[in-house]
Parts: sequence; structure tokens; C-alpha cells
Amino acid sequence: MVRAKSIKGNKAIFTVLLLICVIGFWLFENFYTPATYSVAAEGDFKSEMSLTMLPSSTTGDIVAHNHYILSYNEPYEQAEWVAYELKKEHLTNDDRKRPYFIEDPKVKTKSADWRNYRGSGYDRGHLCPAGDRRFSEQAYNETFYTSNISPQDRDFNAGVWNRLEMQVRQWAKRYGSIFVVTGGVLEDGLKEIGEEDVDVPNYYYKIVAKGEKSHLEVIAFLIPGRPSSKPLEQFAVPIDQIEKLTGIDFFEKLPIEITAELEQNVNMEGWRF
DNA sequence: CTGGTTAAC
DNA sequence: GTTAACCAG
Repeated sequence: MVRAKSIKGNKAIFTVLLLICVIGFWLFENFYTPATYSVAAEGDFKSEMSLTMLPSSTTGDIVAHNHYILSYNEPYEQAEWVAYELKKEHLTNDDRKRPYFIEDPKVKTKSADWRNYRGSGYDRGHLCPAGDRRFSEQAYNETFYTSNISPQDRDFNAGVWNRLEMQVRQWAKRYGSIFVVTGGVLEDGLKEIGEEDVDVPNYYYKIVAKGEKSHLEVIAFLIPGRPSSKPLEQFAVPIDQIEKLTGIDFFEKLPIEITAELEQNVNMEGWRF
């Protein structure tokens, strides 16, 4: 009978579709890997320094890569901070091929596409500098996630900001090991670029720490995202000022007795420029 | 070092 | 769309 036959036919088609779904899912699970530079084996965030000195996250979206950690702020389409330890041994001149900027596979909300920056007039400015992570291909490539960049004025990035990054490398070379936290000041009313509305910070900050937990030495910088030929010293500010602007608590895991005075003052002794 | 632009595949 | 070579501050 015609009707029975058609039901049978539908059943067969349904079975085939189901099989395709099952096989497809199996293939996806077993062979699909998202674009990533991550390598499970590498990673050096077991160190006490990194764990005890991480800032607070205003978003809760903390992502740990093998050689730096960040807190992503989705509405601004960039990290609110990026933190990493810079050791003397990290400083190398290894020649590396610049990879493509890709979405950070570990940011659940998806980090901004690099095309937001195209034609915007702004640089894709690294937060964790590529120049600090040249010691391995993995470390270098990791800095090319779009979660690690922020729109920066060309002459700011290649100028005063680059000078600060070079100074930080000098400090690492001189003092052995330092801890760095950096980001743009994310606030209301910022200019936005691209289809995803990536915010353009007006200010960038960088906090550098060295020494033992008990007597930490910290210096903080707040620099407008414009070209400047002023000496870096003139941009030093108390950490408190950056905390008020960003809402981030930079040494929340350390005892208040240690951090209170540390954060209220600018102490440049112990930091040779 | 910090990057962008261009042209060829 | 990707990549390598070249260019600029």
C-alpha cells in the first residue's frame, strides 16, 4: 500500500539523517580544533609571584594563557588588565615570524575580530608586548590574540609607550625578575571603532613590581594615549589613582598592611631609569 | 623595538 | 584570505 510504503520511506530518511548527525558530531569532537596558539604542556604560572599578585577582575572573565593572564572586559572588547612575570632569562632577540592576530579561543564571549582595527587609524597595540615573549614561539604567538590588544595612536605606541616597554625590559635585565600589569583605562564615553565597537582608551597604565612579598617595590605609570617626548618619570602616579579610575584592586591578595602605603605614594627609589 | 602597507599567490 | 617583503617612527 502506498501510505505504508511512504511511512517506511520517511523512517529510512530519518535514520540516515540521524546517522549523519551522529557521525558528524563524532568527527567534530575528534578532529575539529579551533584556531589556537595554546599548548597544554607549556606554562609558568605556578609561580607564587603570579598567583599572589594578580589584580582583581571587575568582570570575572579571567583567562590564563601559558605565559600571561588577562581579564577580559566584553563591553569594551579588550582586556582590562594583562599580567605576567618578566624574567631576565625571558629577554632574547630570537627572530620570529609575526603571526596573524586571531580571536582568543579561551575568551568565552569571543574577543574582537582584528578587522575592527582595519582602517580605523589606530594601531593594534599589544598589552603584553611581543618583545617580552620572544623566548619561545608559543610565548610569542600567544601575544597575538585580539584579547591582548587595544586601539592605540600610532605615535603613542611607537613613541612614549614603546619607551616605557623598553624601560621595563631594562629593569628585568637589571633586577632579574619583575611583575607587570598593564591595560587601558576603560571608562564611559570612549570613542569606538569597528563593527564590534572596540573602545579606544584615553589613558593607558602600567604597574611594575619587584622584590619579595614582604617588602615589595612598586612603580605605576598613567600615560595619555597621545604622542609625548616627556621623560617617563613624569608619568609616575600612585597606584591608588589608577585603582580609582579603573575600579581594579591591584594587590588584593596581599595584606593591607603591605599595600596601603605602597599604593598611596609614588616611590621611585630603586627604579633606575 | 613599535607597527602598517603593498603585492603576489 | 595569507604571506613575505618592504617602509616608517
